[in-house]
Formats: sequence, C-alpha cells, structure tokens
Amino acid sequence: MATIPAGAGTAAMPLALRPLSANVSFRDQAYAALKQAITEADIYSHPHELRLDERQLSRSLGVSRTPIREAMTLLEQEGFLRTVPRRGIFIVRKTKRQIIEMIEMWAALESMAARLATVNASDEDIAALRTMFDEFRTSTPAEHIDEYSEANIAFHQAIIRLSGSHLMGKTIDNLFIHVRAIRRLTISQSDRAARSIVDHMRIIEALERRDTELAERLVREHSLDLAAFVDKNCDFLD
Amino acid sequence: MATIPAGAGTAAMPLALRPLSANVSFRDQAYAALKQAITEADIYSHPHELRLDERQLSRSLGVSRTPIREAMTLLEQEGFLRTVPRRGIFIVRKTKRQIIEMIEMWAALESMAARLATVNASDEDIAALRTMFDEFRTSTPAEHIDEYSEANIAFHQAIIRLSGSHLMGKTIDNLFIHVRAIRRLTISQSDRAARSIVDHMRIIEALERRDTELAERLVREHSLDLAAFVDKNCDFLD
DNA sequence: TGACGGCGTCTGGTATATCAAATACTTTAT
DNA sequence: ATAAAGTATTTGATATACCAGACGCCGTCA
Repeated sequence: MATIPAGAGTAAMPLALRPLSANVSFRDQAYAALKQAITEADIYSHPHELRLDERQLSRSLGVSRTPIREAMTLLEQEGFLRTVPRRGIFIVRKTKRQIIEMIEMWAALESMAARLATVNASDEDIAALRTMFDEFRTSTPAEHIDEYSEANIAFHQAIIRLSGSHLMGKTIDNLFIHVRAIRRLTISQSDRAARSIVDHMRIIEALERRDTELAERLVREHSLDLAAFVDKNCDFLD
Repeated sequence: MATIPAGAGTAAMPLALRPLSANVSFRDQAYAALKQAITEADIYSHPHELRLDERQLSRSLGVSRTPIREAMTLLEQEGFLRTVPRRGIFIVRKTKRQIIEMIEMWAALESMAARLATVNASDEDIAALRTMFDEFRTSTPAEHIDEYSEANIAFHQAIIRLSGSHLMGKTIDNLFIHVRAIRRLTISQSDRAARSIVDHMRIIEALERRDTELAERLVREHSLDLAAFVDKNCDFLD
C-alpha cells in the first residue's frame, strides 16, 4: 500500500482522496460491453436468434472465458440471453406476449412512481421536468423521431427519479432495453408521437398539482395504450 | 447415445418418453441450494453480515468452485449477496429504506396484477381463490401465525397468477423472499393479522365483482399499509 | 511499551486444462 | 446411390492452477 510518509512526530496529512474504484473487474467490463452490444443489435430485424461464441468473445475482448461466462450468466438472468447446454448461447427474441407483459409491468412501476412522486418530489425537481419538456417541444421539429425517442425515454426515466425509488429505477431500465426496440418500430406509426406529447404534458400538469390519483392514472393509461397498440399492430412478432 | 435397436426393416418404435431433464447443471443446483439456505437463514436476528466461503461451499456441495461462483453471481444480482473483492462474499441485510422500496414495488406490481385479474381471470379461478380463503379462515385458529403467514403468501401469489403475467410473478417471488423475513417480524405485532384478513376478503369481493378500480386500490393500499408500518415501527433495521 | 513492517495465509479474480455431448463430416456396406 | 455407422471437431460445463490484494501474527526497533 502506497502510504504517504509523514514527517516524524507530525500528524499524518489528511489528503482529500477518494477511494479508488476497484470494481472494474473483467466480468463487469464484459457485462457492460455485451449488454451494450445486445442493446444496439436490432434483434427484431434479423430473422433468427443470434448465437454467441464464448471463445470468440474471449478473443475479441482479450480476456479469458471465465469473466465472459460470468457476464453471460448475468445477462441470461436478465432475460437477454438463453443458454442451451452443449448447443449454444443465443440472444433471445421476446414474443409478443412477453413484450406486452413487460409493458404492463412497466405501467405498474411507472404509475406507482408517479404516485410517489406527487408525494416525495420537490417543487424544483418537478419544475426541472417541465423545463426539459418545454425545451424539447419548442426546439425539436416533430419530424425528428430519433430525438423524440431519446427525449421520450428521458421523460420516463425522470418520473422514476422523482419517485426516489432506486429499485424501481433499476428494474425499469432493464425493461426499457427490451421495450425500446419495439418502441422504435411503433412510434413512427399512426399519430402516436403527437398523442404521446399531449399525454406527457398532462402528466406533468398532474404532478405539478400534486394530484396523486390523476398522475397515477395518466401514467398507467399512457403505458397501457402502448400495450394495446402492440397487441393490435405487432403481429410481426413471434 | 443409448438408442433402442429396432428390428431390421421395421419402423422404430415410438416409445412415449419425456426428454431427459438435462438442465440440472451443478450451477443450477448450487443456486437452488444457496438460495434456500439464504432464505431460511434469519438474517435479521444476527447482528453482523454473514460471510460465505467459496472453497468451503465447494467442499460442502462436492463440486468445484466454478459452478458455485456462477450461482453466487446470480444471487448477487438478485440482491441476496454482495461480493467484496479479496474480502469475501456476504449475505446482505437490507436497510429499512430498501425494504420500503421493495414493498412499494410489490404494491405497484400486485395492484396492477389485480387490475389485470379483473379482466383476464376466469370465474373459476376467482372462485378457487375464494374457496382457498374460506377454507383457511374456518379451519385455522387466528393464533396460528405461522400458518397464517404461509396462507398470506399463497394468497398474494394467487392474485399474481390470476393476472396471467409470468414476468410479474417471477419478479414478485424474489421480492417476497426479502419481504418475508420482515413480515415474520411484523405480523405478530398489533392487530395486523386480523386487519389483513378483512383486507383480503374485500379484495376477493372486488375481484368477484370485476371491479377493476376497486381491486387495484384495495391491493395497493393493503401493501402500502405494510410500507407505512415498517417505516414507523421497524427502526431496529439499519 | 508501542508502533511499524516483514511475512505467511486466506480470499476472490482470472486463466487454462479437461470432459462429455452435439454436430458436421467421412467412410463404408448394401 | 444411399443410408447407417464411425470419426473429427466444436461447444458449453466443470475442475484446477495461479495471481494479487487484504489481513493478521509477531518480531524488531525506537
């Protein structure tokens, strides 16, 4: 351990040091890299489930198979991968039913988050949400779907943050990775983008008025709308 | 591969065989064993976080460290363990704040499940829930807290099942393992057990009447009651 | 006497070797 | 020519070897 040698008899100088982050294990790095790759890989445009090769990934990332296997174990539990013994490891494609279940769970969590936000969030935090929303609406032409998608996600994540629940935040982040791919495909259809902005505005108003029941209901209905839409229009899944 | 030798020129006899369950990998077995041990270990009665030793577990279970490490990776992600590099692996004790977050998330999921149940569940399934509840109430004296606790959990799991959502079911099961320990400590206090039974009865009635909003609200309030109770009375945590 | 530091031990992290099953490919008998 | 059988190769699953950091014991020196 590299300690600073103090002068004899003097008190040790209390240098302002942050603890080193020793948590960058290969496993965590591999986990992050794989998760990002999976998130960006547009699974639903390919026809077949992609197989991952442990040894190939091992060579690509320059580490042994062990940390990669551990990372894969994590991703499998999160539902991104499926390993079939002595067959291979595959990126899973969610069925329509599973995606609807994810959206329903998202609706459950975010509506509860909105409820908690009306109680827990500070006025400043809610005002910041309003600012973010207004800035986006005035600066971004409605045609820019990509930016809208990102702002959309940021909006939903902001609501979770207002609730103060780390647990729900972490859970929803994972759901979003799955749902995001579908959202990309659906947001351009019909007038969903425009309707979505109206919904968001109403949600913000409910939060500002600390109307617990209304905020919860609006958020829930907004999410369940997407579930119904997927149910009707996404038969290309499965 | 042990194939059945068929008589020359005859069609192979299609014996009715279920595929062997080749999914009992050491990893999964270790995972199950550890999870059960952790669930049963009453963490909150001990003062300090318990440390697990990979090599010792390896000897106890008679397998190498590899599958055990993989199982531990899973349990760590589920929030049961925390590994500190070169220090050890510890069974985590949740803080009061974390437990409240878990109960809030549980409330979010189960109230949505109740909502979905009023739409999706069959009359028979709801009737079965009613039967289960009535049988318990008439056969079990109110003093038997242990049995009540089990029946209580069964009741909540049943609601999730009625919703038809596998995802929420799986998520709540994990939350329950954490919450269960607290519930054991709180259910005997005050008149919570008696009030709980009344709540359950009202929930069943709402389900029977397919009253979506009421069922959701009752389930939510029932769960959030526990959160408030823990917030007030569980300062022994942390 | 007490604090510092050497040194052995224990820990989880990582790399690598080994294994059995699945598959692809080749051979061979009819 | 074809299909069954045999063989080679690839894969994930498991076991084992080794590493470096953390910790504690204990002797030394001021």
